[in-house]
Amino acid sequence: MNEENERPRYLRIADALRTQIAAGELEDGARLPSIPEMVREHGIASSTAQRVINVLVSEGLAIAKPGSGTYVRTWPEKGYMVCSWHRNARGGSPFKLEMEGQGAQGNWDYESRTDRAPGAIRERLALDDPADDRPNAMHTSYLYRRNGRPAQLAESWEPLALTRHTPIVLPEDGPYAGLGVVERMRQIGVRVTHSNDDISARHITLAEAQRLEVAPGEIVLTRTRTYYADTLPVETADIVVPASLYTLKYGTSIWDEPAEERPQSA
Amino acid sequence: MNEENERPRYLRIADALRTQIAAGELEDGARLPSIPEMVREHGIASSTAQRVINVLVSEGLAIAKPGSGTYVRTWPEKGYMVCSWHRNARGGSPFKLEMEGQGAQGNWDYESRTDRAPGAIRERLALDDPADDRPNAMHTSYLYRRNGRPAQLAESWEPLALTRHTPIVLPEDGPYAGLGVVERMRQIGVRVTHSNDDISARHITLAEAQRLEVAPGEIVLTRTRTYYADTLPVETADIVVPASLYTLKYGTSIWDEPAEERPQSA
DNA sequence: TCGAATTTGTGCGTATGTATC
DNA sequence: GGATACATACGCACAAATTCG
Repeated sequence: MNEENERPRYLRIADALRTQIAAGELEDGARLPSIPEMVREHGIASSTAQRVINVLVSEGLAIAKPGSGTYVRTWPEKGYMVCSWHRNARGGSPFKLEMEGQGAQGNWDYESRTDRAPGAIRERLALDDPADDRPNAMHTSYLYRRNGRPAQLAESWEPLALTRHTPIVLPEDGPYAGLGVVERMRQIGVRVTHSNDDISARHITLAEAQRLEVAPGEIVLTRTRTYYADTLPVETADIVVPASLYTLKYGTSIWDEPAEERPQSA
Repeated sequence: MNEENERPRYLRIADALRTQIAAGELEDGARLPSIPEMVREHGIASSTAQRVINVLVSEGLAIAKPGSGTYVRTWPEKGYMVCSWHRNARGGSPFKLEMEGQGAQGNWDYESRTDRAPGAIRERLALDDPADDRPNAMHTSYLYRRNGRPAQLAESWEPLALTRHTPIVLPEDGPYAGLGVVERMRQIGVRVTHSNDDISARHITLAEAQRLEVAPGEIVLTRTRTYYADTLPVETADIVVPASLYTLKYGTSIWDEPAEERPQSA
């Protein structure tokens, strides 16, 4: 039945639409053919036309709106996150300062609770395997927004051994709320000296797509960041940002002499 | 029919499997329930079971093999690239040293030619718009290998205004071949002071997938790196690495005083 | 305000092709 | 060759959201 056409019909039709989008014939926000239209134009079944839409949506090229139609995705202007050269954030959060530096507004939601750190986190924080059931870490979930739109997710972990019974136990509460790890730790006499970042990328999960209000199938940059006070890990975080929205920026200084050796997380 | 279950059945079943994978109950390479098995277990139609598989495969969590089954995706051992703290590479290439530090073998293919830098590259190198047709940059394409397997692609551009009539015009030829940008530039009295990296991610192109010998649909990390001698850009490169093979590592030092301002590429 | 038409989303069932074991 | 399993495609039904008269 397929004759010499190797590629399935639903992919060929998706290819054609993708090409039109790339060529600019279908601009941002343009309406794609509806399912009944595709059925008439190509002589396919409605379920096949539905798959065409699924492909484009899962690639992030289109947004489907039930009751309305499917539209070419309008890409927001790409922002960036400066990840190196720590900003001295006396009087404001690093995220907020970064956004304001770009002429945007930055704010965030969060939720903190004490928790038992899972194995991977214990390793990154150099925590011993716990003997009892008591929580050993403060776990905070963040949703950062840029101009009101979700921009970045983060799961942060801090060892309770360090912060218990201090005014900074809760990262987003108390006198030093929202100042960032470096500044908060300074308040209890812990001087953060450096951080290590591991960067990778993967497809977004459905849960993340919902929280970030982006299409499933989107690609996210994952950043695991650990702050150290010399050799002691004081915070570690899993950070997720949609690659379509942000670029990560790093700067590296180059000296003539080899840089001092510092602990790496891997 | 949905009663109080908001989430569609095929997504709930996919969620359950995803959870099992995340929890380690289903290990790499483990066989997922086949379509007929899911039909029996959950009382769903085969086409619905098929959709469960589609979801997991499109998320990169599983690989479907017709005639055999669907298997949890086996991720190859992940390597890493240390991107910060420049290695003083007297006597070896940075890439080779990095790989040897990981107990792996590093080598590369390359191809150099003089070229006219396109607009985006001219901007990154702060080159004037050329008045004539003469080439203004040395353009080198790299394919790096780790233990003989393709690992990383790079397109490097150096301004000919800097290197013309010097022994380092050709990055991979002459007395200082293969030593890396920092060391080569030192040979002509140019002291590289810092670099800026912009990191993003996207789907691999077909051409890249073929050169890197990975599956199309794979995700790649893109890294645009520019080296500076103070304010003067001396090299810029577009680097592409499969996210399934490598993690990028960055280290950041934190001082009490704000770091010196340095040119950013954007 | 209401209702009809449109459109996407989910799900069932069936048939056929093709790759693997 | 036969059994198994995934991939594509058809056709149908209904739900839910949107649009518009």
